[in-house]
Amino acid sequence: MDRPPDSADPAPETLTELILRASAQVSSTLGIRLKPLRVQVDEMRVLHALSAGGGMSMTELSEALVIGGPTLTRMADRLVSENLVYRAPDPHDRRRVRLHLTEAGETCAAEAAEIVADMQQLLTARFAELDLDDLSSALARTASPLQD
Amino acid sequence: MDRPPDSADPAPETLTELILRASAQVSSTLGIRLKPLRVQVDEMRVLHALSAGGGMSMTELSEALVIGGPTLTRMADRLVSENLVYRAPDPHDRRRVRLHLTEAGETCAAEAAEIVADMQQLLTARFAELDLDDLSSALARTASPLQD
DNA sequence: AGTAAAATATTAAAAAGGCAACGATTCGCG
DNA sequence: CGCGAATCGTTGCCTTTTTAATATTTTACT
Repeated sequence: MDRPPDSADPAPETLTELILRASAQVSSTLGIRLKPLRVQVDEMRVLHALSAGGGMSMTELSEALVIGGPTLTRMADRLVSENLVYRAPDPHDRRRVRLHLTEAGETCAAEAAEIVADMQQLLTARFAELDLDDLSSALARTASPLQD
Repeated sequence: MDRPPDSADPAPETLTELILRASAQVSSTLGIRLKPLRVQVDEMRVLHALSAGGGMSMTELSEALVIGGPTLTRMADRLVSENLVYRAPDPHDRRRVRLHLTEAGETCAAEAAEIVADMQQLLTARFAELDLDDLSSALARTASPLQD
């Protein structure tokens, strides 16, 4: 009688912990499924961001994906060496470099998108009792800079 | 007239991307705020998990926090060297090692908990239009192994 | 125009993480 | 009991990320 088996949780979890754990789980599962494509999770995110077209600068990617600058540079190095993206100078600002998908990159992004679509189904099932639009906008707000 | 400024988003974001981004943002912000305590985000998570009392084995921590085994071993090394946790043998299973908070560890966990509580306020504000209980249980489901 | 300050991307060095393999212990089943 | 399989934690090795510093270009202000 100490603990009813499935009722009140012993420790109330913080949203912080839940978000971090959910993210780790998603990342882990996704990593396994992306392995056949020889692409890592963050690499897939870069490819997806670039798939909108037009290319993006490093800082744009850095802010959009919340990934550090040097990390992106190295990641771009790898993606370039695998011929999935290429660097192009920005005509309006010679400091900037714009990243674009190659054809192989577009193919890879499309294949990765299918895996993400599967994950979407899996996730929507878990969030069944919530309004997905509300959830998405709340997550988007959380994904934007948190104060400071 | 090409684009209304603040209405429909140009690309519908997947939950996968939103969760990963939200998590990165939370982690980044939290990391900055934890810096004065000289503790990293995942270290704080370990301290918090241990603060329930009784100690936890490495595999328990690994599964609860979705952190790899070797990573936890090294993290435990660091925390031990900073005198925040100590290792104790499990009397019932000599393979196991149970991690416990030291007094300094409890103090640190308590201070970190305040920072996390601030973050909780910040997050609940962003999730205002959602039922927090529903959200929490959905995130908890997402945080548990996703198929396979 | 000229120059200080900011922005952009990169590099180098250090820290951290992940995979494979390994000893040690326990479990399961004949 | 005994022996093979599974579990637990750790270590070595390599990849990746982070932090600090740098070169280059643009912006802003005088």
